[in-house]
Amino acid sequence: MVGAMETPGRKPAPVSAPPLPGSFYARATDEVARDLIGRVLVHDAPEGLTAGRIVETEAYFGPGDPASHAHRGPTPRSSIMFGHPGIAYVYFTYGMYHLLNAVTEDHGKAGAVLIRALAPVQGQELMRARHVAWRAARNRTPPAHTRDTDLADGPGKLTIAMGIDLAQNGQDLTGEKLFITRGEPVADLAVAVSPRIGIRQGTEHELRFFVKGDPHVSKG
DNA sequence: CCACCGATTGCT
DNA sequence: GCAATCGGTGGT
Repeated sequence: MVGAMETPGRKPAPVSAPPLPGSFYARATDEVARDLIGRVLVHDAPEGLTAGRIVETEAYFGPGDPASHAHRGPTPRSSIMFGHPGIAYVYFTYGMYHLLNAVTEDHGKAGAVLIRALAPVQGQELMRARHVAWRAARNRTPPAHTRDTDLADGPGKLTIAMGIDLAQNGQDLTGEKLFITRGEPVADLAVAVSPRIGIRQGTEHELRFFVKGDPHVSKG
């Protein structure tokens, strides 16, 4: 159990639900990306528990996908994408941000889903504190008014809010520290698709999924 | 060994 | 429009 309060007669909070099983991730990457919309990412860290509903994802494949780290085959960094499904792939980019993925497909076939944005559902104060600490470490002033829509509306921002860095790379997402619960699946009618953003090649396919009109989705 | 550049963010 | 900031990657 992850310590969420439960009131008798009411359904348990999303964060107290069990992690999705490994079989959830052992599927086609775009299918998993779509299915992750509405699920709840939970991080049970020493300093506190944070959780957010996934509102934006992107699918990355293996060789044949020019935008993927696995495009040129396994390297020291990308080999994890060829590994076991349901494992966290965290990498460092632009000299300052960590980005979180969930490894997909069967072992031996590359695939990962980039988690791009969350709607905070628990631990917002801790999320704010982490953002302030992150900015202070870089001698930047803290944001004046940080609303819930500003805490995790982007792949680099959500890892700051959730306290995710290279220490979580390779962690089992079906485990008890960093995991994803069932949440509330979102109907097709409420899910939009678009080309992936922030990349130069590989924009010809609709591999980005997000909740229509949700203010927690990244600005792009 | 070196040069290039990025699955981003926030300020000008 | 562009700077920040640094490790992965691929070519010498």
